[in-house]
Amino acid sequence: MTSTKQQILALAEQLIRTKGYHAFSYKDISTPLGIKNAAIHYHFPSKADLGAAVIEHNRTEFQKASQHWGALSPRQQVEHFIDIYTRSQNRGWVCVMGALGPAYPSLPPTMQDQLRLMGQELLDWAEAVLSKGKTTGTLDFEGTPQQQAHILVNALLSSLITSRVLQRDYTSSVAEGLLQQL
Amino acid sequence: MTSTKQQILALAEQLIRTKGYHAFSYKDISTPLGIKNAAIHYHFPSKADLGAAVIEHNRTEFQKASQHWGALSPRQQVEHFIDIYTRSQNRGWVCVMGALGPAYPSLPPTMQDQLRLMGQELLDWAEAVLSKGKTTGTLDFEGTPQQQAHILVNALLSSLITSRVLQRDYTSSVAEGLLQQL
DNA sequence: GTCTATATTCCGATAGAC
DNA sequence: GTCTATCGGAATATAGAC
Repeated sequence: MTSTKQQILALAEQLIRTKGYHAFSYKDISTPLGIKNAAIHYHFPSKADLGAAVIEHNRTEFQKASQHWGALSPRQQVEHFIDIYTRSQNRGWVCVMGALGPAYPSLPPTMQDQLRLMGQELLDWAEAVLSKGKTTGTLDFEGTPQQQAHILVNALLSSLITSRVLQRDYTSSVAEGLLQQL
Repeated sequence: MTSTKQQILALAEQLIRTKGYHAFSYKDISTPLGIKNAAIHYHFPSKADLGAAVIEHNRTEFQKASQHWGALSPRQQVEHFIDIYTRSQNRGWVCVMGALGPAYPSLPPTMQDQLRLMGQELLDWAEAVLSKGKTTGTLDFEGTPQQQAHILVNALLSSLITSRVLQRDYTSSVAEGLLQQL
């Protein structure tokens, strides 16, 4: 039983990650769901509220997922992380950071705040996992955990974008290369 | 002596690379230039024409620049290439691929075609330079030239995006790391 | 080549009935 | 919680004068 609010949120995330925030309209949500624009405004007063909720929801989902992997080995956790992006690739979606980051200066302040939080959380998580792997000796890589965290997150983000433009799956190969580095 | 058409093109590029294609309007161009919207339509009949011209112009500029480096060593050519991105970083701009790639499905067909061409040309250029460096022994890196070309282009693209969101300069460090790999 | 004036469409948003 | 109806504004685009 998915509520209307949840359906709106899910569809908004799809639209943001396929077309971008400024390229979708309320009609793109109301028509497929068989509701009216006013119904969207009831759940999310402004478009900025909807956009910010999409990012916040995505952050929460990642926090829940990564917590669920918490007991696994660092390598397995990284594998789960990478799997998020390969599944995005299979749906033809870019990640939220990749979709909204380039338009950052044109986003409402609330969305900017959420996006900055998301970026920081992703990098912090990756750095912590890589750091644990290095100190316990189960992972081996050059440079600092922070540097490697940036490589990991950025390589996946950009592979989704490049795959979209050149209409080929670069993400699988990038994912493979990243795991071999560790 | 810069013509109005050139000024429009330059400002449109700035707007695309700071706000995104769907986030800027004709007013953002006509007001600063002290002209009317109709004047823009004279030079570029539709917004799609303007957007496609921006990409094409950027492609041409890169072709001219890279030709100008043609006689240099592969390493020096890569350094010039990286320098394009560090200068973008200093202006707070993302690259054209990074700005438009995520919104690819929402772009007019003419812009999609130009963007795909741009991506292919960038990767082809990088692969050729890296390949020459490897065969002549002046560059050394793991994997194929094609794989390393993707790493090069994508690492720079994503560092501009991440820098924008997290409001720090990651591009300098990424540039340094990339050169050390070679 | 640039202007004024206008056409058209679409968008985000709100008020009030149910 | 969803609807109908509507507002106000902004956007792209065109016609025709200069």
